[in-house]
Amino acid sequence: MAHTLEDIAEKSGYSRSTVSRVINGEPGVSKKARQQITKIIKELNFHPNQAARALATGKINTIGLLIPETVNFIFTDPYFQLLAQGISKACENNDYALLLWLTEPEIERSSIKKYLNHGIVDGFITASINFDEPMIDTLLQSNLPFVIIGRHAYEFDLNYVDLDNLAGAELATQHLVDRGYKRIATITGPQDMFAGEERLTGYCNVLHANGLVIEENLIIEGDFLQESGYTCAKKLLAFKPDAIFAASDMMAIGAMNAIREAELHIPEDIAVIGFDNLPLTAQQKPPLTTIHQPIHQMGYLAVETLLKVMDNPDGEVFQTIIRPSLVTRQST
Amino acid sequence: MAHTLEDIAEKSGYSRSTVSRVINGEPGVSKKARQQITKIIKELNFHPNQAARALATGKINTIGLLIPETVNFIFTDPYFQLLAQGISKACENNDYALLLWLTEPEIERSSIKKYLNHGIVDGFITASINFDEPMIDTLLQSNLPFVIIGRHAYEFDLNYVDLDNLAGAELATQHLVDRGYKRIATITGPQDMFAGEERLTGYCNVLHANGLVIEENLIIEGDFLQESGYTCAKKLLAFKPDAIFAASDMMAIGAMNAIREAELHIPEDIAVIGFDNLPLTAQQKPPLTTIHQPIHQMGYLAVETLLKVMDNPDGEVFQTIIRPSLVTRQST
DNA sequence: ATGAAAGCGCTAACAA
DNA sequence: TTGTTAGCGCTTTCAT
Repeated sequence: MAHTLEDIAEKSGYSRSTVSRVINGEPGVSKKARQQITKIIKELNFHPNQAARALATGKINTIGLLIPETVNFIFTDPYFQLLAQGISKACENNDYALLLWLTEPEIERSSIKKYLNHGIVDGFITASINFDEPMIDTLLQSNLPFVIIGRHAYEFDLNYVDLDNLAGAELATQHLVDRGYKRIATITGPQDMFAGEERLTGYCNVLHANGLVIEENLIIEGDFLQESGYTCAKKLLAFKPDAIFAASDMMAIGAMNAIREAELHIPEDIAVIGFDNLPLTAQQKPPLTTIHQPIHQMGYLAVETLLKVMDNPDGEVFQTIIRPSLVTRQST
Repeated sequence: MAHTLEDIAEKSGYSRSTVSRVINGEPGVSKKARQQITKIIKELNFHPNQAARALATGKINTIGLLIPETVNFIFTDPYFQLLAQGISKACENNDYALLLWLTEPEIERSSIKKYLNHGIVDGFITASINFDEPMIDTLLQSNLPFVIIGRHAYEFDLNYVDLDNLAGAELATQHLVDRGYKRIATITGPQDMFAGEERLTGYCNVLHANGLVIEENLIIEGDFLQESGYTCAKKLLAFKPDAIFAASDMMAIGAMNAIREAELHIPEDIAVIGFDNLPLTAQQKPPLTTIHQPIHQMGYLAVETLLKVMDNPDGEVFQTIIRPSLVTRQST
């Protein structure tokens, strides 16, 4: 077995308590004691047993990351990895461990419940796309603090970190308007998702504000994935748009494929703008103009928010909405 | 706070030990006691405190997943998610929690070391692409049992789960030969990676066995990513291959883009075969023939292997090599 | 500034 | 079949 506090105490000639104080950086320890003990800890490469610590303090220093794996999404979109990176980094910096929960949608509730009540995390973050209300109820019942990445339509007072999708969509559409495009089409996200809805609203707002007609034919609903961008764009082409705002980069990439297949040129014949600023966008031909969503940062922020929530048992609610920005590239 | 064993003991009129036995499904408890206690546990939705349990048993029922995030790779390839899914599923089925460690390559050692010695996992799985030997030494020094997904060139007696890359490449190349292609090119993986090396060897083996010339011009080294498939294919086209074996699906997809850009048809002008059988392959136009690597299953297997290792302290080494299979689609 | 001792919630001998 | 008891390795009062 590994060393224990007792070992360190013995070797240093001090008591367990003093060693504990040193490890936790508590005051009330003589400089000499601190030095000696620190030295021995280093030498023996000692690390306190987390289980014992957790038992004594009631805190386990671990947060959970709950991802209902809606298969297609997770598999095709780099979104999750960026998020995971940000979250992981934040955990590392705050000395928290990160527990990964990938749950299948079907058995969602039971499986989650089990974990939630096991007391193996101090709180959790969830990045789900298609919550239903019972699902949120389940989460609330756990009595664990949690933070949601990406809002939903529900009007609960939940902790969340989210992007300003409305502003992003407006940015994108306004950019197209400013460039002089007149027949601006959009491939939307699913209209039962908050982000999908808001991005469409932003598009409409801007057309309206600029006195452009909102033409039904130029609005078509996708599902955020590449394939749907391709098929939607094929349909749109019949109505001769001069620009397409795709509500996700993956759909924009799909749309670009369709446009190229139709032997049209980007942006001369049709401009394309995406949303998310995935690393892939820069590699497109031509590189894709898009709206920057700082996914990594949102992950990081979610952890920091959760930590705040955890030492704020007075029930304060933390909601952060991040502003996106425009990344101009050669597709517009 | 949540309930404790003691609470259940009190309410049921039995002792802590008996309740503990019931919870752990141990024998030697009367039917009546078991029923009563089970009922109360359900009613109170009691779950034993994991920290206490871990402290008492010395086992924490958690395994770590160590992923050195070589940024480009992780971000572009669905490989990791498939793997994570398989691993997560296996953990769930075996009542283990899964700790996620994404470590930056640079700070690899120190960061890992900290985690490794914290005693917060019973063992870990690592899916790294570019290990160096010092890295492996670090892992070994932790004294934690671990399983590697994907072998490396080192001749250690390590536990691993890997694909038979050689057989896969042979399958792919032979398929092209069987279809009558004569000028078969290959876009290889990085030659400093074991998988990259083996997949090239398999290609050469088959050409050789079929009396075909191995032409330098038809072999070009990529890095498994889509972009490199594209650029490599562009170069290859000058040498008029009638088929291309790409050592990864992502490269195959890149190659297909290059071929289409050259206004050539797949497979009439050039056939393409990939490797991995990512979900994406089926959606290509035309759908991509490829070698099936059961990534999900490998993840699952890795966990099972790790569990075996963990209750086999006699140092038995477990090495599993999985056979790939051919998935024929319209690109060949 | 330091130490003694109790206790966190559980498991696992050992007794009964 | 059941209960008693002694830890697991740490934190945290409370003395000193």
